Amino acid sequence: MRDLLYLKDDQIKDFIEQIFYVYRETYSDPKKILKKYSFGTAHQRTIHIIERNAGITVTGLLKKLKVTKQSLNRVLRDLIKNKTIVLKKGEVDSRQRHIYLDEKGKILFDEIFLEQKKKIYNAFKNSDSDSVIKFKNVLKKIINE
Amino acid sequence: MRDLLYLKDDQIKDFIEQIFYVYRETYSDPKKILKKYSFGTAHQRTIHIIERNAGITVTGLLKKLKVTKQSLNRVLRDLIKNKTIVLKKGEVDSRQRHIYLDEKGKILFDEIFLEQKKKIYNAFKNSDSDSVIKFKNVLKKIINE
DNA sequence: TAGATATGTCAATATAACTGACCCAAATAA
DNA sequence: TTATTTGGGTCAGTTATATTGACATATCTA
Repeated sequence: MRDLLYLKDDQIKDFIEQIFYVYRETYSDPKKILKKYSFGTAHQRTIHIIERNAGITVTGLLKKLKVTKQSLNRVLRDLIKNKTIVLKKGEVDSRQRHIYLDEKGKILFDEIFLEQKKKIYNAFKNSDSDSVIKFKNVLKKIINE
Repeated sequence: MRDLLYLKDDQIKDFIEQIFYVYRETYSDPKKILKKYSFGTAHQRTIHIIERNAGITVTGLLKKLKVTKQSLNRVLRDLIKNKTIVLKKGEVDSRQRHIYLDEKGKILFDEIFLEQKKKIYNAFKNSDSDSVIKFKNVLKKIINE
């Protein structure tokens, strides 16, 4: 029994090491693309969340990114200046700003995603759909617990 | 068919978003512990890899972390000064330094790990071992491809 | 012996985060 | 209606982590 628990610990330790590699590989490849726009990883993460959550408010974005508004503001300013994103005043609550990818942003997102996809696509393709579903379930459980 | 492929893309996009959350949650919780030692996330990653790869050389560590030696050196200096790690001269090649966790380092690692485990353990516990194996396989495929 | 390798260090710079102190406008509660 | 809260924005200073480039030293290998 103790042996079994010890093995569990080792599995978790391995996982912690691997999650670092996977995160780095996923978010480091598109650096050449980002450099063309003078953007960094902070911009990339922001663009990704906006694409996945079109119309998200500034506060919503802050909660997902878990950074300070001062830090986010620098990134948003760059993205607005570059016409990568647009902010639309809220119709219900006019204090709110709803954020969307602009045309340029959509192109940039696709360009980044294509690069990321190269690496990840094969992993998914070579895994049966059962694996993919279970994989996503494990990820979700970690986020919520 | 196109629908199926589009769904695939969405799955990958979701994955990219989730991998960011999982990485952040895994490496941000222990910050209070690290602060006691005036260490940051760079120190944490380094300690973790040394624990998983006892006796690793400086070059080995550089390859795993993918940072410059100047950047790693700052971290190693802090860890040595604090008696968290020890460097032992190689017996075969005396230019090499083999890195190990010192007693203090083992205690710190356990303290950090306990914190990380809280979040991750339940996810693994609530998943059947088949899921865990498949999950790890997907991770490995991403790293290698 | 010449060159490559492993490690260490100095200096300058960039990125992305932080804390703290403010500001305005709009929504909401008293 | 007034007071307070909320959503958003900004200035200034600081910290953590990374970079490039140059250089030094010891040791191994051809």
